[in-house]
Amino acid sequence: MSDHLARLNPEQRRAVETLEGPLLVLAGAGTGKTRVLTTRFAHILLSGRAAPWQVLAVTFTNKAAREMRERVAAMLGRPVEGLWLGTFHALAARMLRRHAGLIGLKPDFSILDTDDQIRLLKPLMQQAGLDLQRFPPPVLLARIQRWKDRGLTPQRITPAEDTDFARGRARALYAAYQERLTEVNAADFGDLLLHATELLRKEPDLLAQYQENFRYLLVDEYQDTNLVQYLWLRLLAQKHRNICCVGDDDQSIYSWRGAEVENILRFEQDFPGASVVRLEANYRSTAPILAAAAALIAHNAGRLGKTLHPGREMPAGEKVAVIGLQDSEEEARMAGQRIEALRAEGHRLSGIAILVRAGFQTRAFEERLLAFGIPYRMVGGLRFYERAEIRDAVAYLRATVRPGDDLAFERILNVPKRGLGEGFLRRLHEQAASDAVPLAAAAGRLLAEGGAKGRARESLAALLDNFVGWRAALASEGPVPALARMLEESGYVAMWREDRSPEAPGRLENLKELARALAEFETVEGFLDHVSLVMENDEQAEGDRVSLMTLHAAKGLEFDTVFLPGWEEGLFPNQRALEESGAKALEEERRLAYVGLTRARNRAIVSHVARRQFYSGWQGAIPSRFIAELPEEAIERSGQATFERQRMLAAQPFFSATFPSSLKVLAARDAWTEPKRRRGGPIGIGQRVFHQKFGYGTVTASDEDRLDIAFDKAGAKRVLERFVEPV
DNA sequence: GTTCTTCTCCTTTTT
DNA sequence: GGAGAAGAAC
Repeated sequence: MSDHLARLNPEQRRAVETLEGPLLVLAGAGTGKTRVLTTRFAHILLSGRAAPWQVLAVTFTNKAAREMRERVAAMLGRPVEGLWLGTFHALAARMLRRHAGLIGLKPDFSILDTDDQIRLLKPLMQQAGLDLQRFPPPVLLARIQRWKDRGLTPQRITPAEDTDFARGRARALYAAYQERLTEVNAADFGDLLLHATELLRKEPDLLAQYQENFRYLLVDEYQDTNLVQYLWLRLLAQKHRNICCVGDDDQSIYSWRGAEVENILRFEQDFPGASVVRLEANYRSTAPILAAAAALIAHNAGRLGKTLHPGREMPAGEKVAVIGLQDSEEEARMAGQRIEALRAEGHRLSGIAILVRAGFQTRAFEERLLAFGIPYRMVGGLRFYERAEIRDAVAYLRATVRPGDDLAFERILNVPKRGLGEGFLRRLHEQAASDAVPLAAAAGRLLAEGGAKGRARESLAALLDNFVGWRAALASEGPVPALARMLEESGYVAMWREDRSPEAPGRLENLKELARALAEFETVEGFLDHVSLVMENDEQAEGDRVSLMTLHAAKGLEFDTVFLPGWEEGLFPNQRALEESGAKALEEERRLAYVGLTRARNRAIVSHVARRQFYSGWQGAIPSRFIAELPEEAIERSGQATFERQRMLAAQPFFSATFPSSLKVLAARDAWTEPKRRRGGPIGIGQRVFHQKFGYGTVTASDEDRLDIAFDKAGAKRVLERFVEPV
């Protein structure tokens, strides 16, 4: 151990060795945060201050949890069992399973994904007579989620907080939603923390037990915690008060998801007598990159304040490149060429990343990298368990092991198509409600009473029989063969085999991957938790590839070379964020820029374009204000389109001073793309006309505002009259 | 009940 | 220019 301690600098060492009392470690980017956390963890165990199960270590991502587990094991020289180490959600779920009864759930409760949540919420909103166009379920769900993030059960919400959704009906719907969740024995993601906290609040004995148990608490990425997470931690830490939170207020980028930077800013008040250690020695980036990042983040108010400085002797280093290009294609070409050149110089592609603000930006780069033959990997995107085929397969598993899991049953009832559509589902729900039984049981009754006919009857009988068979297979053959049976006998695999779409083979591959993952588990129950909480998409992870991802996804990573495209007003900082949360959002966007820059070890290339393609149209763009905030001595500008911000600002109205708000964009778009109004009267049969897309043609029939037209090139089409012009 | 067509909204980030 | 939902046609 002394070895590990000896490798730390004095601040890091203080962070590891200050074991008694609350401790806040402010760890700037690249200052060895992970090393401090893991060393501290190992130090606690090795010094005999606590047994493995007496330490609670919380991270945000599964990846961070895995990494910490591995590194601690490496330091101890053996794997450690019985640790409370995991993500907030995984640990809360673990706690809840033990005491589910106390909050009205059974220990085998399901953890719902977004699809399930909507499926649960939508009927409630319909019953309440809401117009789902005006009040979309996802909007209400987001509202409920935010309440849960703040630890608010429906009872805790005051009418004053419930005014802006459907004239103050959100709270009642939230209550109804929670009731339904309990009825179907399920919890959504937010519930895991909410229930776990409620549990501790309501059960003093239990709370005392856990408080006694957890002698040390370690919290990673504290700046990203939301209020329930904070409450949960505070309750657990109350007794021994040895809570160590590590974080960086300058890297707080998840407020839109309920994270509250205030948690970290308030730490010293929350935990009186707290010590604070600042890690400011950066071991990652060259001086110009550090200088650029520091100057940028200095524009934020409301910081705890840290100044990064180089932690070791570094060669002078390249300045941060700031490049102005014509459009996103040219931007992608620039990146492609530079990557090509770096590769020729012997750099590894895995040391290169392209970090974008928004998902749609990746397309141009993907096309270009493909064209150059540069291997790349997309990080993020759909997680493995979010894919439709995985959710379907998991629903089969759920419906098999939990006959009362209505949501799973409903999901697969008509997948593949069995002639059991909406009409049947409605009757099924009525039956289930009147008999107070789960859907699957109601289906059995409906069948026995002759409540289904023809093909529907047959396929329903087959499905219900299948469930019996699958349960038997599960008991006798084990999970993997049973899953194979489910997918074969249900016709699910056949459905994808017959599917001719390009992604079908990949989906079948994914199902095999799911089976492989299932093989690691003894019970389906354990696996189901794994899937909803942990399972990630790590395909194409290996090999020497360029990484392509959002700035959010890049937090915690580092690369030799980092491309930061799209630094334009409206895109970055993002206009929508600004409209929603104003100055607060601007600071968060700036922190995002800071995160981006500090990912780079040796090279950072910031770029902006003069025109960007949104949906179908082109949009003029002006360089991001963040570029103006970079110190001239740390950057080097180039590119034909190094537009002076001033000149762009002057060029109204096409380049408006602030990026056009979404409304203005839409209006402008309509102005550009609105088809020309037809002159003169109605178009008669035999009239020659011109259509933007289909070209010239002759009208063969007309009906109200629609015309049948025989186009010279495109053949016969029916089109709206206003899209054609007589010639 | 299923499939095809039309319309609408959209583009932030996701444990 | 694309996806998803709602509505119309088969």
